[in-house]
Amino acid sequence: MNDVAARAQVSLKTVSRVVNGDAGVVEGTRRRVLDAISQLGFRRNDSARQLRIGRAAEIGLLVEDVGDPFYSTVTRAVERVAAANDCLLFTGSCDDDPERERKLALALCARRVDGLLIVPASADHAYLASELDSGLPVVFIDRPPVNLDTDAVLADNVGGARSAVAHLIAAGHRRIGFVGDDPDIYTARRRLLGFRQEMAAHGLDVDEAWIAVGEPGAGRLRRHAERLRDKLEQLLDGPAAVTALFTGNNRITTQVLRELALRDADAGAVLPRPALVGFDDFEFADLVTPGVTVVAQDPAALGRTAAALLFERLAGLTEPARQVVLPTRLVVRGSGELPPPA
Amino acid sequence: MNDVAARAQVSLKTVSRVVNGDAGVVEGTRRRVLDAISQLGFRRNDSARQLRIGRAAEIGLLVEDVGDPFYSTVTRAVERVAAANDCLLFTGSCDDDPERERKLALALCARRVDGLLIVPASADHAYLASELDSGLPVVFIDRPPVNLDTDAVLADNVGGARSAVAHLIAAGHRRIGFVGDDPDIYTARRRLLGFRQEMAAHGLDVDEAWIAVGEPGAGRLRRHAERLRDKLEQLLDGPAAVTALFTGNNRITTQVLRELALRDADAGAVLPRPALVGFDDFEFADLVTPGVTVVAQDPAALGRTAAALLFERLAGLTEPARQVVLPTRLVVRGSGELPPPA
DNA sequence: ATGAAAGCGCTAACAC
DNA sequence: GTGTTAGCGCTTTCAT
Repeated sequence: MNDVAARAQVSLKTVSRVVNGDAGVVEGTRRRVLDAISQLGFRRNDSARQLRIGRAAEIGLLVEDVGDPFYSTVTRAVERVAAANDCLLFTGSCDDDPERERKLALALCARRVDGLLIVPASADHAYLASELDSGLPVVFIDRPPVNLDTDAVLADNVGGARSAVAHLIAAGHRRIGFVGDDPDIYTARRRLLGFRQEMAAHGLDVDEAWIAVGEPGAGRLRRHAERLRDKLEQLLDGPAAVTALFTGNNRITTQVLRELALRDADAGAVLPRPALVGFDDFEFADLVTPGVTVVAQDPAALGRTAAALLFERLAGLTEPARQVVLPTRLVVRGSGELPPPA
Repeated sequence: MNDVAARAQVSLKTVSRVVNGDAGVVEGTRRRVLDAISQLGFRRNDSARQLRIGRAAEIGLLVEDVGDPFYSTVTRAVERVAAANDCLLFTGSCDDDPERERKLALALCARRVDGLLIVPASADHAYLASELDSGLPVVFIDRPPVNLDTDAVLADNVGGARSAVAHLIAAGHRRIGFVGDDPDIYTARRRLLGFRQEMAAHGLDVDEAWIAVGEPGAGRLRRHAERLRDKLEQLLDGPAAVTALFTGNNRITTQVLRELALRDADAGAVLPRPALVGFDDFEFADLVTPGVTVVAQDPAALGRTAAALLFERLAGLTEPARQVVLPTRLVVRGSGELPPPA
């Protein structure tokens, strides 16, 4: 900006005025400055600007894994809201590693982003308290904060799970298996709770052998997949066999579908399928046979709502931490309506 | 930092030394500073730091749409490389809108990011020339730069398309339809070229009625989907009917599969399927019936390679702009091996 | 081992 | 209309 000022023979401040479109610069001067700018290929340094004005026009988003369609949809929705507010977006994946969440979140704080959206991996968010105190708005997505008083936008995990189980029971099932993620994860825990609640509400006892949950830690999904074959074998052919399955998220539903297909391939025939309802909708749910009945959340709404709330806070909203719960929707496609074997 | 210095009764510079772990601070002083830091909840302002040292430790990534599994996989791969280099990552989706690409790219430049990775939407990248001149490393992904001399990491679109068509011809097909995206898009154009080349190499004339390409502009995919039904009807039942289809990317393959399923539903029966090979692999390709034979690219490798190249440039690599072409791989699953009707 | 002064590139406040 | 000065929060250079 100094160079531009020198070349245009004006003061630095005048250049600043022109660059920012401030009024009070006569047309002739303006032209000279503009010429100098284009001759020098000058472009305002926005980080310097932000340092001065104290607003970054950047927010950060931390998810479990942008590569997962669920989170990439969340990300896309957040992006749109950010763009509408002329904000750039930092993104990062934590892989359910608390240390990585912490590191990324603090790095974003050190960058002085204007706000943070977090799908948390850790079980303690006290480390963000001082940032919150100094005015950083933070909105949690999909899972609530622990030891931290701030906004969260969640799905109705318990209600969704209950509707899935109720649907299977209505189709005549009494022995229903639950294949879910590590219950250390909030959503997985809540869905398992919903499963148990709905079974109990119908007076049905749950045999613990019907419940297959993942192990904790990053990389657990891969390990889960490796052990799924045996689990499914127990669930479908073992002494405590079930007639229906409720799968706890999109990835697990996919894994189960793949295993069922492999069983068919091994048998050289299409084996009778257990009824299946999955938590989370996915793009091909209607294109496999039978179509997969799911409890759909709206990941775009999750991201959109959280980002909108963040910008409300940024605009000065000061009410106490809000917890928004988004409804789920049962989408009937065939797999959940299969009756139990006679 | 000033506040910390005051509280610890040392100079600002000593605080800086402690914060950065510089040698030359006696243990007692260090303790005092550390205490002051934790009492005040101080955290170094990295944007101010970056302004001073001239390195942002941030890079930017622009894709067409993070919500698309192809690009979200690219994004995830870039993220990993960025994290390995202690860099934060800005992401943005351009929706194939040149204006949006330009705006986002320039906003990132104004933030003085250390480098840029771009899946371009525009057809002219001269606007980045001055940034390049002032030393900003830029690597294009998936589509090459136009009017700009910089690195690019691409897939072998022509070769991949040719392998798909060759595969269909080997299965006995002579009349093959091409359903692709807007040929204004580099990848779509190259894949159509590969289609034509391979047909020609086998001495097969291409009836232009066999070629269905999308319209230009953002939102074209939705419009494409709406018109796909009629196009497919012409392609499969019209006077110039084909016996096989080559679909130009993951989204179009999905749309075609959905339309074929709808035709079955309308007919109340499983109609005979045309053979089908799709460009791009996707998660459910093996779970639909029949399994979808695809020409698989490796989106993770695309992102990883591009990011690695960017960091090589950042580390000082000065050789001329490099163009890396990644191979594709034909994955046989059933749909591409269906023979033509007798 | 510690500190003072200058400056990264910009904007705010107040001249003139 | 335009310019001057100070300072955002940090690092660099050079003293002490």
